[in-house]
Amino acid sequence: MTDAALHIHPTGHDHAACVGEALEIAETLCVERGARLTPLRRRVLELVWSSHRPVGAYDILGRLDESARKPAPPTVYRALDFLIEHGLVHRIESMNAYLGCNHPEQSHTGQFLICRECGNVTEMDDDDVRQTLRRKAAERGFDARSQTVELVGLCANCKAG
Amino acid sequence: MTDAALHIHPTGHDHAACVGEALEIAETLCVERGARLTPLRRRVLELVWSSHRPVGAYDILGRLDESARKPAPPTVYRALDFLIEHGLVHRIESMNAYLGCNHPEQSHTGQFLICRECGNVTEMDDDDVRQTLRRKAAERGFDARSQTVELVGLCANCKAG
DNA sequence: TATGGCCTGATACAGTGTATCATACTACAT
DNA sequence: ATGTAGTATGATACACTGTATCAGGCCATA
Repeated sequence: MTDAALHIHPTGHDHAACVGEALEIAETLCVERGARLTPLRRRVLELVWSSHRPVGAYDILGRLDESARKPAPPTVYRALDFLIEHGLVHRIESMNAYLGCNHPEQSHTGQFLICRECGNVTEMDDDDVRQTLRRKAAERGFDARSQTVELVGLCANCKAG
Repeated sequence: MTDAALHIHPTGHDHAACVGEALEIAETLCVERGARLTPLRRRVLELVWSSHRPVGAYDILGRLDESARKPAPPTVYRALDFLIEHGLVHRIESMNAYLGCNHPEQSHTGQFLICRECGNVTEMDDDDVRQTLRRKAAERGFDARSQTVELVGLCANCKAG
C-alpha cells in the first residue's frame, strides 16, 4: 500500500478510520449471518476500500500479487461476488469496477454520484428516488426488481476548487 | 439475417417498420446536421436495430463478417461512437451492449427498462425522473451532467404470460 | 475418521475495449 | 489536374473484464 493515489478522498478525512469501520462492520455482519469473512475476502474488501474510487477487479488482482503468490481471476471474482451478495461492496456498472459500502444492513441498491474530476464516488441511497423509479416503471407495466442509477458530474469539492 | 431470435420483440409488431423508421430518421437527422451516415454506419445501425434487445459490439462484428470481409473491432466501435454521439444509439452500461433509439432529436440520456425474461429493453425517457435525480444530487452538492438509469425486472408481456 | 460442503488454486478461454499506424476517400482550393 | 486537409476505414496488437471447468484443501459435524 505505497501508492499515494490510492489515498485520494473527498475531504481530508482520516481514511484509515473509514477502512477500519468498514472492516468492523463486515466482521459483525458476517458473524450475525453465519457467513465466513475469510482472510482472502477480508483482504479484497480492504483493497476495495483503499480509496473512495471504484477499483477494478484486475487492480485488486495485481495488488494481491504484491503480498503473496498471485491468485487467478476467478479467486477475486468469487470474493467480490461474496462481498456484493452481503451488501459490503457495490458494482459500478458504468465503470466495470467495485466500491465499498459501509451500510450493508439495509438491503439496497444505491444511487451513485461519480465525479469525473477526482473520480470519487459517493452513494445517495435516496428512497424517494427509488420509489419514483419504481412507480414510473410500474406506470408502464414494468415491474422493476433492481435499479442501477449512476450519475456522472462534479462533486462539491471539485466544483469549488 | 436468418436468426429468428433476432426478431423477438414485445408485441407482435411489424419490426421491419421499426427498422425502416429508425433508418429514415437517421438519414434525415444526419442530413440536417451535415453528418455522414456512411454505408458502414448505416449497416451497424441496422444491426443494432435487429431487435429490441441490446446487441454486443462483437455480435455486430460477427454479423458484419457474414456479408463481406471481416472488419476489425475499432471499425465497429467507431461506428457505434458516431451513432451514440448523434443520439441514434444508446449504450446499456449494465450489459456492455447497444440499443437503437428512434427519437434522437431531444438531447437525452434515457432511462431503460430491461426485462430479465425476454431481454427486451424499452426506454422511459421521463423528465420527472431526470429532474428528480438532478435535484437530489444537487442537494448533496453534486452537479450531475449525465445519468445512467437502468432497471431490471419484468415487462408487461412477461408478467402476463 | 469419514463424509459433505464450502473455499481456494489453476488453466484455459470468451468477451469487451483501446492505442497505434496505415490507407483510402472525399471536398475544396489552387 | 494537382495538391492538401480532414474524415472514414483497414489492420495489428494489446489491455481489460469476466467465466467455465476441474482439481485440491480445509473444516465442521456425524
